[in-house]
Amino acid sequence: MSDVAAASGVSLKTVSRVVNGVGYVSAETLETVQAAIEQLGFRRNEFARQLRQGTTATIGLVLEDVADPFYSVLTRAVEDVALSQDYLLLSASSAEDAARSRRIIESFSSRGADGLIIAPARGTDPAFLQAELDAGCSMVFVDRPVPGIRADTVLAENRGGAARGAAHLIAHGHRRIAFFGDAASVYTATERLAGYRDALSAAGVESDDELVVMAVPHDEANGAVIDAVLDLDDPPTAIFAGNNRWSVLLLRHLKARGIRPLPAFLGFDDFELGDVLDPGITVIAQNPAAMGQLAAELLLRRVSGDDRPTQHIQLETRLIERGSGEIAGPFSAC
Amino acid sequence: MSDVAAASGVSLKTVSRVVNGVGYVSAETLETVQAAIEQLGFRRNEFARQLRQGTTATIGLVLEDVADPFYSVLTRAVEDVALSQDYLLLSASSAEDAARSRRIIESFSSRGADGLIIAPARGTDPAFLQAELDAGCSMVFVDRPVPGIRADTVLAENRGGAARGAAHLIAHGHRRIAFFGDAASVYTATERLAGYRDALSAAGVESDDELVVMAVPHDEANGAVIDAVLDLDDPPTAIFAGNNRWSVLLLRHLKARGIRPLPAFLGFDDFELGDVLDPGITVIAQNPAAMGQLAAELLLRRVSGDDRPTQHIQLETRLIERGSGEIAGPFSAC
DNA sequence: GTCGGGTATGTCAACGTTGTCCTATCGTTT
DNA sequence: AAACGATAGGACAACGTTGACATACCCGAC
Repeated sequence: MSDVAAASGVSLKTVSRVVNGVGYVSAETLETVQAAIEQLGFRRNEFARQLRQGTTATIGLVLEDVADPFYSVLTRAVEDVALSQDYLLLSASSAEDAARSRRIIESFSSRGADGLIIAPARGTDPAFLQAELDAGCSMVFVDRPVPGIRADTVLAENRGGAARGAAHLIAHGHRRIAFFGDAASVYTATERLAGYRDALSAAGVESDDELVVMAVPHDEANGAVIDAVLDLDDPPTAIFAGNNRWSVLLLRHLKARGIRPLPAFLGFDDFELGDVLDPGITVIAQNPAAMGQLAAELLLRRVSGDDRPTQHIQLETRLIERGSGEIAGPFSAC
Repeated sequence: MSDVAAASGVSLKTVSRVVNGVGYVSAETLETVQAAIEQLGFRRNEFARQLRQGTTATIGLVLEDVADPFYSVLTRAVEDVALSQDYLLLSASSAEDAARSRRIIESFSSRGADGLIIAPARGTDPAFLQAELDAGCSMVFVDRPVPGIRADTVLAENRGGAARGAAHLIAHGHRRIAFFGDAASVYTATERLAGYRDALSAAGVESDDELVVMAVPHDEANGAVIDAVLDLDDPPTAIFAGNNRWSVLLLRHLKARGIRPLPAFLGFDDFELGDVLDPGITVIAQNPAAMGQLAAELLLRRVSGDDRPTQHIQLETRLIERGSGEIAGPFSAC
C-alpha cells in the first residue's frame, strides 16, 4: 500500500480511503490512485485488515463427512449464502470423531472464523463448545443438537418423520418392520428409532427388538447383521432404513442375495437414483439445502449482531411414494 | 498474550517462546506460563502471527460444485491430507462460472492461502491465473488443465478411458452408440468425445453426429434432446454417458419412458447405486479420492518449497462391468 | 471579515505477534 | 582469575492496515 501511495504521490491513508471507498477523496486523486493500484497489481493484505478490525468475513463449517451427499448438498447451500454476503467458508469433516472435531473447531476459531456451523460429532464435549461460545464465537448447530447449549439449531423433523414413515408401512399391512439405524450414540438415529416405535405403539403393533439394528453403517461387515434379521424365524415383511447409508447398504445386500419377493422398503433421507431403481424407493425426504441455507442465514445474522433469543428450527420432512414403500404386507387389504 | 505475560510475571517474548516452543525457557518458567495460559484461556491470535510471518497454513480448493459426488469425494480427500499436515481448507464452488471462480480465487489469494487446488471453470482466463502464480501463489489443477500455464496438473485418463468404454460397447456388437457429453467448452467432455471417436474409427464404425449430444446436463429440459436421439429412424442400440450427471439424467429418462428392450448403457465416472440398479451399470470409473489426495500432496510439497519441474499426472480409469454395458448389440456373436 | 460546515488530505498510534539484538547469570574451561 | 559457551529472559521494531484526530482549504452566511 505504501508503494501505491508513493507511486501516486499521496499519503497511505488516502490510498486506504480509495481502497475502502470511505471518506472524502477527490475525483482526480481517486483516478490517480486507482491507476497506480492497477499498475502495481496491488491487493489489500487481509491479515493486516483483520488484525486491525478484528473481523475476518469467514465462517467455518464442521460436519461429519463432505463426501456424504446429505452433507455435500448442505455444504453447497452454506457456501452460496456465504459467498453472496462476501464471506468465505472454511470447512472440514469431523469423521464422527470428537477429538478431530475439537481440533478443527479450535483451529477455525483461532483463525478468527466469525462464526461456525456445526453438525456435532457424537461424544462432543458440551463444555468445550460452551467455552468457545463464551469466547464470542457464534455457532449454529445443524442436523443434531447439543444438549445444554444455548445456540441456534436447525434440525430435521426426525422423530415425526420416522413415525410417518413407519405408519405408512403399517398402513400397507406390515406388522414385522425391521429398523436399521446408525449407532445409538447418534442423535438422529435414536430420534428416528423413537419415531418408529411411536408409530408401532400408536397402531398397536408389537415391538420386537430382534428387528432393530443400531450400528454404524460404514463397512460391508454389516452383511451378517442384515442376514440375521432377514433370516429370523418370523422375518420382517418391510424394512425401514434409518439413513441413506443404510439404505444403500441394504439395497446392495438385498440385490446381492437376490431375495424374492422383495420386502417393502422405506428410507429416511432421499438419495440420487432412488427414483430410478425398480421399484422406486419410497423415502422420507429431508431438505439438506434448506437446512444449510437457514443455518448460514441464521449465523450471518448473529455475526452481524442479531441477539434475539436462540431459535430452534425443525424442518419438515416429506414422504415421497415411489413404489417400494407401497408393496403390500400380509395383512393388507390392498 | 500480554495478559499472560503480566499474570506470570515474565515478558511478552517469553510467553511467545512458550507458545511456539522455541528458544530457551526454564522448566519453572514454562510451567508458570502454561498455567497462566490455561487459566486465562489464551489462544494465539493467528492474524497477528500470519501478518508477521506471512504464512497461513491454509489452502484453497475451487471446484465446480461440492454437491457433485465426484467433487465431494475429491474434497474429502484434500481435506484429509490438509488436516494431517495441520493445514486448513478454504473451499468454494465456482458453479462453472468464470467470474465467480475468479472472485473466489482472488479472495482466497488475498486472504493469504498458501496454495490453491483448482478445477478451472470453463472460460477461465489463463492470464489471470498466471498473474496469481507469478504473485507466488502455488497452484495445482485437477480434473482439467489450463492451456499455457506451467503448473502441476492431475487429470483422469479421459480420452483413453472413453475409448476403452466405447470399444467395450463395440465389442458387444454395437455400431449405433449415442454419446451424451457435457458442453463442448468443458475440457473433459471434448476429451471423452475424442476418445469415443477414436474407438469408433479404430473399429471402422461410421461416426454419426446425430448420435452425439454435447450439452450441460443440468436441467430436466434435456428430455427432448434425449428423445430426439432415441427416436432417430436408425436409433442407437447403446448409450455412452459422458459423466455421472448425464448418466443419472439418462437412466431416469429411460425409466420414465419405459423403453424396452433397454439399450446397452455405459457411463463415464462411477456413482453410488450403479451396482444396485438392474442391470448394474457398467462404468469407466475415475478415482476422485486419489485425484484429491495426489493434488493435495503435490500442492503441500510445492508450498514447502519443492521446485522440481511441474508434473502432469494422468490417473488410470477402470472399466467396471456390471451388466448394462454387456447387453449384446444386433451384430454381436454373444 | 469572520465564522461555520463541508471537503480533502495527512499524521500517528494501535491491532498481537515474532525476529533481531541485547543483557545477565550460570558453570566450566583455560 | 579471566574467558567462554550455554542458558534464560528482556526491549524494540516491524508486519500492513485502519480509526482517531489534526490540518487546510473553499464557499456561503451572518
